[in-house]
Amino acid sequence: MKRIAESTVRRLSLYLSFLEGIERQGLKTISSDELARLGGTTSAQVRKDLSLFGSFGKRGLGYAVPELSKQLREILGLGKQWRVCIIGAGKIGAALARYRGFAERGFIVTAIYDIDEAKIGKRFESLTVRPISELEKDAAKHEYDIAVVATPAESTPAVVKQAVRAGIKAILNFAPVQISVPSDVTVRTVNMAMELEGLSFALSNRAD
Amino acid sequence: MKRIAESTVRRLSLYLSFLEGIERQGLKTISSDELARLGGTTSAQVRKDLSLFGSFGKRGLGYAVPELSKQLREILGLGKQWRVCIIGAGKIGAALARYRGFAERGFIVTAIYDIDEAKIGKRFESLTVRPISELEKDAAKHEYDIAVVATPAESTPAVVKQAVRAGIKAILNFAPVQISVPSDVTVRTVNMAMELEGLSFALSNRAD
DNA sequence: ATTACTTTGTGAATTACTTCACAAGCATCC
DNA sequence: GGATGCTTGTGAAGTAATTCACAAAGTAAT
Repeated sequence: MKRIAESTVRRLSLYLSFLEGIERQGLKTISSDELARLGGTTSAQVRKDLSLFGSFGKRGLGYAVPELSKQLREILGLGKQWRVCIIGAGKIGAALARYRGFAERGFIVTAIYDIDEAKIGKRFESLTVRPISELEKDAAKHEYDIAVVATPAESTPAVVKQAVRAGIKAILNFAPVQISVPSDVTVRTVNMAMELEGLSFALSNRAD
Repeated sequence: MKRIAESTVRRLSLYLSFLEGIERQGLKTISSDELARLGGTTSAQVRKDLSLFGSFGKRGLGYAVPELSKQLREILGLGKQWRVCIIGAGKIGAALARYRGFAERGFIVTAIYDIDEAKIGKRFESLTVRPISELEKDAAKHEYDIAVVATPAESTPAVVKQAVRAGIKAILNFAPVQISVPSDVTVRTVNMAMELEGLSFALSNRAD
């Protein structure tokens, strides 16, 4: 299958969230045009995005909501259960350990790690903070799919290296640094400073 | 000046963060090639990004680190102080109210709002939660530049409408929904579910 | 002052992404 | 069952973003 752009995947996520809302309202079908309006895009874009994976619509009618919803979940690999570990038990890590949204979407948080002696043994919900040195050994047993990295800038490169060595193929990065990984590992970075700077840029360059 | 792509702005942010690190290490100059390596891009990309705003380098030498750093801060509109209000005093809103990173970068958090009677009057750091109904009146006095929206999905559209009516031109959206605003308002959305789904997609479609 | 070497800045070429536009399919009505 | 109306799926066209490739400008060494 040919390469799918990240922007496409983001839109698929978005469509799915709309479909779930619409499904709850009990509507049975939806057109590419309505989906486009919800997502701030064009109907052609919606159809092209979906057509990369198959033809799910009926001409003249649109898309059956539960059907398309199911297909998108399938495409996005939801439905599978992914095993997640959190690395870094600071403020963000702790907040994530308490976050309900993971389990709701089939992401099972299995462990939380830190380097800091003082934090090891602390409990967050049902998880006890473990030393990062155990990561690789644990991974051999537990087969983590995703590492959520929430460490300070300095320790991040080393932590990422360990995660990669442990065979983890997807990283959600909250550390305020760029991370480098082999090409078979996927990274998504969430960086407050970068988002704020983007807004600052937009504000500074309005109307010229 | 011509339209700058969001991807370009993201890279500028990234370059700036590298330069700040390099400045601390005391290095005086850097080449587009080194910046590219740090940022996981190409030297041509770096040069093109910068050339959109001027010519900051010296042929044969590279870029003077403090100089380029200063220019990027200028381009990104840092240095100005931006006035920020947080809307939504739930978990995320509360965490953001305590977050030090805003002030460090010149973003002054001035107020936090909520609809919920029970939350109004609560204190986070130096801020007291105010009723959202006061937003517009406050904005007339305080001239907010940025609203950070951290509300549940249902209440978000109404809240965003109020923020727009209050004259706010930039929104950082943590609510798990798409928000629609007039074209002179800039929005950046941070959505955990969407990031996780992106990783799930990548994991599901490896090696084909 | 000439030569050798480095690295920028930028048009041109390429690649990626989006939008257009329309034939084909399906439902409904008369 | 033919005509009408609607909406998909998709090549082709159009934009946008990235990479190539090289002249121009600088440094350093002799």
